[in-house]
Amino acid sequence: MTSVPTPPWRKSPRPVKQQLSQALIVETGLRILDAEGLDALSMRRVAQELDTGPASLYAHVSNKDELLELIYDLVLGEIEVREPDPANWKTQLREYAMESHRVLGRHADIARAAMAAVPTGPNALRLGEYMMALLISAGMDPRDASFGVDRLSLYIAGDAYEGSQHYARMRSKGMNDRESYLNSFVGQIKDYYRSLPPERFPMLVTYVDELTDPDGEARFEYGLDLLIDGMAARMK
Amino acid sequence: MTSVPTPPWRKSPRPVKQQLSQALIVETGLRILDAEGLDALSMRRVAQELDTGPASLYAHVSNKDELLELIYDLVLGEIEVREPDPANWKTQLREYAMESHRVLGRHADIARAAMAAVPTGPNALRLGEYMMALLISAGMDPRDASFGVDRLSLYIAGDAYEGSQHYARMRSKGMNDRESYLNSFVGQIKDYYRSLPPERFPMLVTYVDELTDPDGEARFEYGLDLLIDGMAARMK
DNA sequence: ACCTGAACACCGTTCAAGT
DNA sequence: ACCTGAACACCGTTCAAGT
Repeated sequence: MTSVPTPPWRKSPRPVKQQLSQALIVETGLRILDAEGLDALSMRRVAQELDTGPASLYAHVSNKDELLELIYDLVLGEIEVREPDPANWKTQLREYAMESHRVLGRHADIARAAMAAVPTGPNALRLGEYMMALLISAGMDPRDASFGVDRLSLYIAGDAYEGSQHYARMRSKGMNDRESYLNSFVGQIKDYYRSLPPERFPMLVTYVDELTDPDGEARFEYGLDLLIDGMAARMK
Repeated sequence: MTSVPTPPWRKSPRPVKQQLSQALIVETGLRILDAEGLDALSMRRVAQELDTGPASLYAHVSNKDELLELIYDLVLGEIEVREPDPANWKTQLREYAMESHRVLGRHADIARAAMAAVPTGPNALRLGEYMMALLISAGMDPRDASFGVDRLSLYIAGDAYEGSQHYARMRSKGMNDRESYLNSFVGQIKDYYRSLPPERFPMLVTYVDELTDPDGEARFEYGLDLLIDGMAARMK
């Protein structure tokens, strides 16, 4: 089917509006989420971006919660997964967790939807299938595999959500540089802990530095390894 | 100081309004949260309950986030803690986690604040001090103890938050019975997984029952033991 | 079937004014 | 110092009406 450009004198008086569609709405939502955060993502804001009224969206998504779930599954689509390799299940599971965490981190504010979501979107299914295949093929008991997958997913989403809170706090303070924010924030906590009465809070005062270690990545991996080691111990 | 009742004819035309105070506002907030959920907790709703306008609250709390943090610390006050017993650190840490989880579960919708909060409230400090004292006295390395406390707290809050989402979904569906909701909900997921193409999702189809086990308590304890076992392995 | 404008019943927060 | 009414700049969702 060849198409020919409409000659300018035949153009309708106002440019033809781009057709609405669920995909378009979801993509627009994600763009707003990434650029301006969860607080800025409203039905009205999405509608405005698409040059229409908020009521128009309801022909394509049933409400805001559903929109959030759809955006979440779109984000999950970025997580890539390789062929399960049973012999190296531990490192592969770890890599999967790291990759998921990275992807959620790139779209910080989606993490809240991650915690609320029931895994029914196409990408959630794909990833669930992958994790189960990896663990079952490695010989794990189905119940251990199911619970392990569930707890690991919760942990990944939980950490990402916590991270997104920091990000939101930073934005609300009008700061832009992640590093300088983290330093000033951790500095404040440190000062506060150090000012505590040492006879009442000897531990907090003594171990300020350990307790306020700002390396979020190290904390995530630490907990991840606690979980994976525990799963390995239940393997044989 | 003895006080005598004011005679009825001296009463002011309208009854004297109960004095506002931060404590009163926070308690009122918690009451609304427990009875009607996070969505119902608004500055306006709290003000209405206290028979005043929303603007009046801002003399006692600087904004809604602060109110949420204060409510959260009030909830943490319900968590009781015993003298650290280094010899039984594992069971004591486990009991602490279970107790925290129970308390957060009683006030389901506070869990979101739990994930966002920086531990600076009096009760957060008390509990942090307790966990650190328990682990350090048991001989754990300070960094392992700090990270362990941090990851365990995240896990507890994360699971409670996930639970609160189910609770909210139930409320939004107008249901009241926790059990019957869970059954119908899990039933839907089961049906959906079973309807999936088995050649594309063999694992999800085969292990539906394990994957949709509705026993939230068992899932929580499973992940808790993964974490605590991992911590124990890093102990010696 | 899809889109719209207008309306309903809400929000958090600020600010000048009162006591 | 504390409280207030009124206002500002928003929300999500519904609904009758249009095409």
